[in-house]
Amino acid sequence: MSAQRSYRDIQEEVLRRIGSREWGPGDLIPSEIALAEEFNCARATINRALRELAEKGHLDRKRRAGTRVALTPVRQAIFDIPITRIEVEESGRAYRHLLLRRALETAPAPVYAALGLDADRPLLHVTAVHLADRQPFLYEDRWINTDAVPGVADADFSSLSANEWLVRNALISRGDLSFSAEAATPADADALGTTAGKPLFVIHRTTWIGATPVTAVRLAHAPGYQLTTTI
Amino acid sequence: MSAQRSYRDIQEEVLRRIGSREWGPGDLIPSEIALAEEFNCARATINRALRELAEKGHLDRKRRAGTRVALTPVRQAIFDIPITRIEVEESGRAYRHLLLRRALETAPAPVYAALGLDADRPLLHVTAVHLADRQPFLYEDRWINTDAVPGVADADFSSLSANEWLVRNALISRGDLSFSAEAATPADADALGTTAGKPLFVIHRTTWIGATPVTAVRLAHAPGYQLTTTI
DNA sequence: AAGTGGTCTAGACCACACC
DNA sequence: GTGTGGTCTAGACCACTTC
Repeated sequence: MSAQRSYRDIQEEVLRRIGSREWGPGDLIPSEIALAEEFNCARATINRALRELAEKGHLDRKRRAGTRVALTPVRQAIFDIPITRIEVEESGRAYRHLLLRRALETAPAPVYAALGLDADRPLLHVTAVHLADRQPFLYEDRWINTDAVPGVADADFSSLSANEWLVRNALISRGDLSFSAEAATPADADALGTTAGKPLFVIHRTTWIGATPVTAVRLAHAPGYQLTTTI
Repeated sequence: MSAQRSYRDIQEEVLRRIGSREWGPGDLIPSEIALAEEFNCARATINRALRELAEKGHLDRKRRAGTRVALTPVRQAIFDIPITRIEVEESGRAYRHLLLRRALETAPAPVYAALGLDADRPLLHVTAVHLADRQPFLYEDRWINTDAVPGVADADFSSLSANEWLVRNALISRGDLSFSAEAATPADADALGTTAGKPLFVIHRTTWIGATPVTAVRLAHAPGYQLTTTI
């Protein structure tokens, strides 16, 4: 092996050896130094190739213990979570949103639990429908901790949606996400122009800035919505 | 600025400057060489810090044009896609699976379309129910291209599920995924012990090895299933 | 032509885990 | 102690894009 190889070539070759069972699941593979000699390249190049494969779940690496082929090749799916307006516009449809409600009020107990806040504190409650080509696309039911983001108490979400306002004005550091299928509630059905009981694709999201809870939101998508990605 | 900083310190500082609007959305930030001087480190260290932030969606980088703060900070969610057995066992429940059907037959047209295969070729049809603590957890309806993986035509999926067999024996290089909410079909209801029409969390997945389609599968989860992650 | 990021090199020191 | 991966350096050349 005399030709020099780039880190991508090395990744390809490593994946080929894993795929062909030359290196089977759980096997120890040669050290970075050995591979650098084999591929006639610098150790840093091998390091980058293997480090990235480990991040993707193909390899397990430990100091001193060496690099092993992952026992269960965990496949990872990466979703972009765009602003709803962008998501609609990128699908080639016209975006509009309707603010339904904006009021400071006491939230249901699960909202306080998700945010880790005391139940005696009123939260800003915002509900809105996002439209794609005048058809209901998404029903958003959001609770905002007004202490978390300066200016949010004064924000009027009629022109800029709460979704977009928060993305632009709060640098979220952490969030919990859950995806599920739920039967449309009467409120969902009303907002989305469908009937109660219909299966809806629902996302629950709670976000923080550092240790401060910012917002808890339930996003109910119109029937037929699909979230797609590639691995 | 005389103390040396690691690439993680640099990432923290860059994120801080973005968060504080010192570098606003769309702004050009200093070049790698300039930052290397400011942080008193090698250009390679700056490169790694910025490259990783760009991969995460915080920055946009282009040769000659420089590095800019991303206009819309795309948040990404990463899901692990484990083998179903592992997913159940990690939730602390006992896993079992029941093979319902295993036959070479002609598939519905959408399956051929998803795989990009001619409709005259019979495919291996496998259906199974995965159980968690004896309760139905997932109903799997799978079509397999027997030409794609050596040995799959002879594999008996009664002890090792098709799901697990394929993960262990086929090194998937690419896959399409879609998540949606669907009303339970009579077959879903029967397999999952629920009633038709119930909202189910459904995953459609199609996978390839290189350019060769391997399998198309529909995974219908029992009512109440949630897919969760953190960003 | 020139300036940016993309990658590679050869060498070094360190942190960690196992001995 | 010892060997592994984790990281950093100083320098180099290249690829791409804009001028």
